[in-house]
Amino acid sequence: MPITIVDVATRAGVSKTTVSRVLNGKGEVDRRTADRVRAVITDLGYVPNARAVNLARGRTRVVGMLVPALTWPWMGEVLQGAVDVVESEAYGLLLFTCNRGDESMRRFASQVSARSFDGLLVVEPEGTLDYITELHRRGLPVVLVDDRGHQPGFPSVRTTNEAGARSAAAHLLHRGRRRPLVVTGPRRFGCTRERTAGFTEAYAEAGLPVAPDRLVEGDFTFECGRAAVRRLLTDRVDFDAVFAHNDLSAAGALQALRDAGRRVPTDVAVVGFDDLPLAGHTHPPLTSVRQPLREMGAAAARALIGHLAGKPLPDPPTVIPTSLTVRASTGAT
Amino acid sequence: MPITIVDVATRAGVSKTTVSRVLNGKGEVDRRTADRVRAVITDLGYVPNARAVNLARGRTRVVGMLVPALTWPWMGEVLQGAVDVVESEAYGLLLFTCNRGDESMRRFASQVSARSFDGLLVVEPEGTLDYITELHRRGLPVVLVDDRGHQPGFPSVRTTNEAGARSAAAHLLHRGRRRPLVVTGPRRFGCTRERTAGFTEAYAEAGLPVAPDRLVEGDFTFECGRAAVRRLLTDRVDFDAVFAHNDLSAAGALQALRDAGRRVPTDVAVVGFDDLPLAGHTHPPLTSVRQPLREMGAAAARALIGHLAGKPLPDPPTVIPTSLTVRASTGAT
DNA sequence: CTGAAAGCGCTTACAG
DNA sequence: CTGAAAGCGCTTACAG
Repeated sequence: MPITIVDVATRAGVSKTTVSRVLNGKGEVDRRTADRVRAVITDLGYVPNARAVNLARGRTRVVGMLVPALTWPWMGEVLQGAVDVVESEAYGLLLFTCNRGDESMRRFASQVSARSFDGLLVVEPEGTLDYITELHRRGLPVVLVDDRGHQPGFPSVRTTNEAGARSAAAHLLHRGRRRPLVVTGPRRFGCTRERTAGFTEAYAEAGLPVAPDRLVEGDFTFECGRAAVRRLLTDRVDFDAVFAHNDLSAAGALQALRDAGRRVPTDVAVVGFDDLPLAGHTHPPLTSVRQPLREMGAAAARALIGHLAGKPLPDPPTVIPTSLTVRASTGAT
Repeated sequence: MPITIVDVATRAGVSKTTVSRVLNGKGEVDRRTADRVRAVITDLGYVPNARAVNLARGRTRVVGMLVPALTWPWMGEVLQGAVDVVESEAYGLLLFTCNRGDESMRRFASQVSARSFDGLLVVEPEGTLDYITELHRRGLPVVLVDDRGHQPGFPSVRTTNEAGARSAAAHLLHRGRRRPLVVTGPRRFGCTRERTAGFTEAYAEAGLPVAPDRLVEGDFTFECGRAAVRRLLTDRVDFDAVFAHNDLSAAGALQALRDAGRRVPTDVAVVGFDDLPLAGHTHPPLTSVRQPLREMGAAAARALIGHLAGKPLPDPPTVIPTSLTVRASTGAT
């Protein structure tokens, strides 16, 4: 039913080869022949079958993308950045998650083996780095959007976790805050260590080392931020600022402060990390270190597709800097 | 380099046909032959090339999914529901957005023509319903996740906007709220009309018709909720409840109430719609009509894949009911 | 139970 | 400038 290259060839009175040539602009074709073929193509509304083209060419013009879950608040930004680039390069994006655990990874692995895509974009599902590394070693082009500070042995795109945390510290110091509380992410993540290091070093350099009991390990949830602040208030630990490793836990901190009757930012200034839309809607709006999520997704896609087109991959990780978005939670007017 | 069916056939001393048969479990094959072939397959780690299989079979085993944008707060849930089903059925999901406008739609259209996927899941980008309808008319299997109350001329999955709004009204009435304010979505959306109808009818039936000046058209943003409440307070309109057509505008309403010194829920009870994670993190936590977003995505994927497997599509839209999540903004303890 | 051959819809040397 | 033929890696009648 759908029309094929044979239909076009027959109607135009030429061979498939010639049709293919005008389709791909390869080789010399007589002007008049080419015009005739083109006329038939538009006339019939012919579009080459992607599967057939790809089989013949030995590639799919599809990139796979593997992410841990689609419901995380910042995943949409990364995805959108990647999709925008993939689309504009006329590639397709095949999406995988490992939401269903091992079963998901098995399905994913089978698609890898079946060569369903030419290259892979990945926001690493926890615990799969070795597997991804192996895929890369076996020849699958891979670019990682490194949200965890892994710095893996293959191309990746990351942000300046350390410098971002430093900028938060500098901002709080500038506002005269001398006793910050830090609510971190899980300690096993590189990004947590980087953000902690950047922040504490900046304070130490200002002659105000952050005592260990002011570093509370969290897990990036609203609840962990709330619980940490509540507990330290109960313990009568004195602090005039909170630096949370993401916006969600910062929002939790804001709530605990409000519940305890502390004024933000007068009594306690609060800074988050990510700068998601929610940062603009907290009460008061949250100062936050902006992660360039969409840009990271886009940069990873660009690097991968460039590589598929023959360009070398950047060897050191691509680094896209954070920036500080100042809002009322640290005293912006 | 990658090994093919020919490698397996040669090594096992049989024809490609036989290998194909044991691969697909079709036709009779001698036990011992089959075992030998299977041994070679695992030995070589052979996996059939998906493109080749699909070309030979005339289908892709991929479904396309078109969404307006990936950064909307509820899109991740719909996507996750769809991806879970698609993966478990061993299909692939090719993702498209129209984030880049006409150019995006052109790219998408070319993938449709190139038969890059067997069927389409769509959360309709505004203004593309006619185009999608045309695709469906031309024979592309399509299932719509109908978030706008379109009730289109092809299979779709929707929720109970009207009943959901009614449940919000019933809940507020039960709490003794007699003068509600409604912050709606854009009037051109069917879902806005349905939610408005359900809510106002329930109040009218209770002998408390909602006056037109208490129906404020919004646009689903935080700001519209805030602005609406602020303006009505300035105008000294008297109200003891707010029903917002989504959680974001409800959060904006909460903020305006707090800024004006109104207590929630004592002075004003607030109900949102969607029941996104943010509803649990507002101050106070927000009572909300839960949209079964993930279930909607999953149901749409199930219907589509079932159809591709030969099952008939459900003719009337699949309807997945809302439910009411009660939190402190209406007085839960 | 098994295989040779044609076919899926293209591309690409190779020959003219 | 153009075409016949082989090939991409499978599946599927058809024949035995």
